[in-house]
Amino acid sequence: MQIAKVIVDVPARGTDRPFDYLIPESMRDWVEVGSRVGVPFGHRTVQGFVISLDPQSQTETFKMKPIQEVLDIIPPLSPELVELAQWMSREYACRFITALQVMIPTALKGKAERYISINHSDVDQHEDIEYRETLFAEVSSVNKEEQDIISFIAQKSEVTTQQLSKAFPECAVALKSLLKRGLLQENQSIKDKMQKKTIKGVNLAISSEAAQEIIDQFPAKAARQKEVLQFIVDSIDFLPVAMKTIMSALQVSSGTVKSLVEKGYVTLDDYEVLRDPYKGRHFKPTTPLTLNEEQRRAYDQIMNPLNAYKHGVFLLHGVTGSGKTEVYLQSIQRCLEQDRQAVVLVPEISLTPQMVDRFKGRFGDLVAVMHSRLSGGERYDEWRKIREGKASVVVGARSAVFAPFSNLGLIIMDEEHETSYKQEESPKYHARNVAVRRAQSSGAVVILGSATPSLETYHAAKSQANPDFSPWLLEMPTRALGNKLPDVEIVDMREELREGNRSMFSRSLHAAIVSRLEKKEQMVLLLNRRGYSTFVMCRGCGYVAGCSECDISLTFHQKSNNLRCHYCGYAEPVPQVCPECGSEHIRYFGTGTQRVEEELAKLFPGIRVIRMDVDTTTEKGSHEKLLKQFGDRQADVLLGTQMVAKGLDFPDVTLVGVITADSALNLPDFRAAEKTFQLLTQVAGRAGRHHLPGEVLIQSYTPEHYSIIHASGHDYTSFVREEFNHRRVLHYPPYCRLILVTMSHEQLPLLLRMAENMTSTIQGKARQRGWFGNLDRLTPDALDVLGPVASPIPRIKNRYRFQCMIKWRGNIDAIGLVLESAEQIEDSLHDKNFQISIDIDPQMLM
DNA sequence: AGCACGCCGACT
DNA sequence: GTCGGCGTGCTC
Repeated sequence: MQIAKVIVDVPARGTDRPFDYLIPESMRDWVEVGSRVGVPFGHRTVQGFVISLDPQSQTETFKMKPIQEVLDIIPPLSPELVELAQWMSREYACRFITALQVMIPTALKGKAERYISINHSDVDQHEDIEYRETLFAEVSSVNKEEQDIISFIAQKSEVTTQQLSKAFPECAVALKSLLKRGLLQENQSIKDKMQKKTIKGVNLAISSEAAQEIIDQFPAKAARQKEVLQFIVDSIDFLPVAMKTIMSALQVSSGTVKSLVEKGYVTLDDYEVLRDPYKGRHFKPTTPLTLNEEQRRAYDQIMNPLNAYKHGVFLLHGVTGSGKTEVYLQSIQRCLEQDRQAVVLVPEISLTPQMVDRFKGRFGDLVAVMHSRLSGGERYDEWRKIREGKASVVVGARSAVFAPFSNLGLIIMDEEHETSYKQEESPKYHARNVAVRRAQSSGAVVILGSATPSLETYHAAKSQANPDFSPWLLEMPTRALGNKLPDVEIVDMREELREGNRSMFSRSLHAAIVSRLEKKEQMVLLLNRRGYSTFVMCRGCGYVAGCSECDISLTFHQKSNNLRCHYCGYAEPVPQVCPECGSEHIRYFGTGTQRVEEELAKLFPGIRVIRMDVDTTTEKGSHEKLLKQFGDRQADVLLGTQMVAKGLDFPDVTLVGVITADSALNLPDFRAAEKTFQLLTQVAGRAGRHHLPGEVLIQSYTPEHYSIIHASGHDYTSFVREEFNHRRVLHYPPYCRLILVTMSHEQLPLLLRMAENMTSTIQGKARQRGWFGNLDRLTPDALDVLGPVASPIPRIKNRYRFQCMIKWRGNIDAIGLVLESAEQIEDSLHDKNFQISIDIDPQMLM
């Protein structure tokens, strides 16, 4: 006898542990580690995941209930993924169930549906159903309303509570009474959100010889049916044939086919089909290119552990255009030859059609694609393609790291420095760490690729100090096509202002744009507005439209012509006059892309601009469409935010202009310089990738800043050397790790007290364990608590927010300590309104 | 998270 | 006397 340990889908602290269930004999072959099951839990049925099968040990069976149903034929998770989820729950201080849940498509997040049926246990000795119902009603002395309900249910044998309340709006009392008296019974079952997509398919019900005979003797008046049957017999190798195919090929209606069904010659059934988001698209097949010497050297190194089926981590540091993708492609090729599968992670923002094309072009239908723009159903189907072995390569954003491959050989993470690899909701995991951990346990190779590696990864590679994360550094310092990196000019905007140029375009950029227009070459203009948004301000009194629930200014959206709160979704129309002083001098602030677009139109009449930002790319496929238009030379300028900086490759782009390089530099974020350097380097890499030489113009108000200087010199090494020094002195990653604890409550004074309490609890525990201390001291183990302070957004949805930051280093369980402190505080006060959120290694500090 | 159990105020 | 308010505690 075995019992199943199940994690139930109830995300609360008290329930976030395994519960034991009996496995009914009939399910013995279906219940595995990773199975999704429906189990009775308290007074209802919930979904859960089997995390282990244990021999039945003690006498603890007295209250053990059996598993009610197994929800999938193939378990959605593997033992390997279950183990990974458990690791995540510790590493990211999240619930086990939350980690499990993030691994499967939301389509499989089933909820219990209640069914009402007649409880026949007392009277079921009678065969005749109708007689049974009458007897049943008499025996139980039911009233008229109750009798109506009973017959309604008897007709359908089983109804959902929703159906019932629709038919009998006021049935609650009667229903309760019937249930109480045991005349009706309630069953629950887990129902998936997503339906599998099916099509009608026709198959032969008899042998093709028999069918041919029938065709030969078919009555002449049923000529259409004869045609259809002949068509089906002719398609014998492709059965079942889709109903649609028959209808369009022979111009018949479905009735014709149905008469054949009635005669018993053919069958008509629903067949499951996979939705293919890339259906009907053709991918130009590509063949492996010859690797140059740098690429070859990197490839050979990667092959060492890969060919030995051993785990290994590489940091592939290659300048923009050095041909990293070709190294990825050929490594995947090798991995597939070993009959293993590969995951390619790309930042959401660069999951462009161009990117997908390259992988589909090389590996065709073996490639599954996963990103947030797919519909729930599409994502579910791509996921099933992977689980059922129909795909061997997945190209996807962050969550693709959980792709249900059974024999994973390679995980590639392109642009490994991108912050979008960190999930901002629970589980707040970083796909890089998860990838490394998953590869460790499955003996796979990880390639982290970037032109501007994150300081954490680069430091780990250089120092080789962390036994769990010591990437091997592979350098590719030159461009694959032999062309040199573009010349970069920094323009001092203060100088421009002194010379009387108050436009957003410097004289150099202006001249450069004019020359491209004359030469009919294309340009990319980048507006780095991280941390900025267009807000509405009154010039008369300085009033700024803000959200009443959150302490943040409302963002102007041109498309819907309203003001929206970024955090809670509140929207209001744009005021015509100032609500404070009545002045009409109300206007939009912040250098939005729309304003640049207007300015371009004014300065360069006839210029064709494609604007790419959150406003123009919300619709499905719009991103793709805009890029295609630009690629087809329907515009001179591609203007946009970060999203124009990543991974695009257009041969005719010879000018890249950065309108304001330093708008992100002054943000209160210790990574500001790193982010600026990375963005400038990335966008500069868009210019002159092919035969035409490229030019880059960076406009800045702080041109002497080291991130701007080194970006203009394409000098990663000098930049990191300088940045490492800053981080070391100020005690920031990679020289320590961070934990951000954010607390929130509706009442400010209460929150303040709790926040103080939290800080001192953490400090106290650290002191007890001998860890507490200033990081300046040279001890290997140290933990310091900063704060509490108000969060950068001090109020969201009418809840005040305070935070404290923990800095720690060494071989100590700081995460456990913080979690323990949070639980202690939660226990000490029974206030559900008090919320604590823990973010391990936060990326967003604002 | 739900849902029931349980112990104190305003109604037929 | 009961209906019902939401505090508290449990779920294999």
